[in-house]
Amino acid sequence: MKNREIADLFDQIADILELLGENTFKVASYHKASRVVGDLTEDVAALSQEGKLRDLPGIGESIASKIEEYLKTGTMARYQELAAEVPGGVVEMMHVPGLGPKTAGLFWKKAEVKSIADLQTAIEEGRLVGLPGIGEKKVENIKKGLATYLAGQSRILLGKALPIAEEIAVLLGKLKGVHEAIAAGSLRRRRETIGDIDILVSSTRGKEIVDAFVALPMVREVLAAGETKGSARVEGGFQIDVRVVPPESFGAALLYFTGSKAHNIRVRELAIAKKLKLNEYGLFRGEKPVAGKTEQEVYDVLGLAWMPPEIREDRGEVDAALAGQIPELVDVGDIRCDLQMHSTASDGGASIEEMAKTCQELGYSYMAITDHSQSLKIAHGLTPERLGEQRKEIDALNAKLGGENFRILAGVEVDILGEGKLDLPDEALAELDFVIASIHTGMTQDAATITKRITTAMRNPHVHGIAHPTGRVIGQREPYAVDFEEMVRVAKETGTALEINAYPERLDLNDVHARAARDAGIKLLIDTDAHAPDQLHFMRYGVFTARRGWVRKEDVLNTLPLNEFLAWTTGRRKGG
DNA sequence: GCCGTTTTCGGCCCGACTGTTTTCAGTCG
Repeated sequence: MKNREIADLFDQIADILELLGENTFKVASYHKASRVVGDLTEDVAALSQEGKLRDLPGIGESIASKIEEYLKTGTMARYQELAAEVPGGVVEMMHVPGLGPKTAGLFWKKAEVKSIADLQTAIEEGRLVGLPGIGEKKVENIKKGLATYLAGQSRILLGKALPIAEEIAVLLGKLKGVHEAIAAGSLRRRRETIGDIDILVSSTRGKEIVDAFVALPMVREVLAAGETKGSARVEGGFQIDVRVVPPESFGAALLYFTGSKAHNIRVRELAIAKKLKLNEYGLFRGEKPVAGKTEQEVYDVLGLAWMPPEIREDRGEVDAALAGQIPELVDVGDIRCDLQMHSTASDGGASIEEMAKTCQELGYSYMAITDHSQSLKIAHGLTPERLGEQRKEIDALNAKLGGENFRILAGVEVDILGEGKLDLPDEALAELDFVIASIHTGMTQDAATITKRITTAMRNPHVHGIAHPTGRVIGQREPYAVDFEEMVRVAKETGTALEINAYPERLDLNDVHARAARDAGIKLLIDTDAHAPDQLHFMRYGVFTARRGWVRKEDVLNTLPLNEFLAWTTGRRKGG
């Protein structure tokens, strides 16, 4: 699948065009095309063959022909031409914070700076100060940006950022004169990783709020503290920006600071079409404010249904909102169970009883214990005999804990071995209430091999679902080379569910894949894969990912009451 | 380069901040 390569080329073209001073809208067109192609779950080659490239938003004649050219020849002439004009290192320099296309071009042409390494040397030798429009402060700023860039501006996992942001928002919300305090930005959209944390506060007392913020106990270093904006580094190294806006602008500001940028652009275009202007202070007709207090108010005037922040990515939500067709997304409160977790029997840190008690506290009505299977020696995986013993323990616990109101299901996370063979015999699997299969070995196999393994496992009638279907670990491990479309096709054919693993490092399926699976009519499971009781609280991250994938309650099996869920598991085994 | 209940040509989101400037360019979100 060449989607990623093509998307990257379009970003490169956009960067070079920007450096060369091309029309900014042309530059934006290539960036948009990159995003659209990069977000596709279908193979762009298949779309090309079906003649559907131009149906994609932002893909017109010129870009479609470049995609076709690349698919046919493996190169893109326009890119080759452009790349020959500008050294790659100069393009890379544009990604240093504080250093944009104009300055990168200037350094290249007037100071022979052609790479990040050259840049570092030029700064040290003081060769940059004195160039047109370049003073001491600008170079100092670029030097700081370079340090950030070289440190690898790693993004923070949502699972790490959200608890801290929430804690600070609660503290700010309690201050005198504060109406509301909400974390905005990609955090509010629940992206899997976050760049920086923006907290928006509704109040007329800017200075007091900012001063109170930088005096919070978790603040380690104050970076700025002005009238309406404060910036600080907190324990854990996160940078947090707090912005204070008056209540009459809070909705418009929340919309603006929540983004995404692409979403904001679409919404502003609609405002212009209605002869209005939208900015972070409100929606205006001429000078006159017509909305701004709440997001709802702004969307209403524009004829849009309110959109959950998770879907504000310019992936069709604005058109859906215009048509009044925003789906009712699954919510944490809809979840009735957790169907993937481990106990001390394999590599978990707590007993089944401890896990069950936490599940009860979370308000679930059932759960499944899914320890690893025998071949995973390092995790002390279970043999059929040990699974039999565990079943007895579960039966006893059910009698002790639940009665009618709570039930522990006996399950397993069975390893998919070579060629799709499962790590337990069918007779052992048949004894269990719930079977989820997954890959823990041979993760670097080629697409054909690994896809065949997974689809073969799906065809086993005892397998209800596939856990962490793509195997990626955020920032640590690339997904398996699995052919996602084929996996979805066989999931549909066999009635196998796919998991959205809620573990913050996994979130697998991701948002885009979850959307594609849902669109294909696949049933989803949202599981924590908890190895300890506190990890059962990760459920919400899986739900956020599902919501980002436009997933509704009816798409998710663990929103079902127990009897309906069991009807599904037994139906699945009969091949239904 | 894309796109069309204003348009097939002429638009294309908006403002703040910073630094280097005497009125603005560049960068960012």
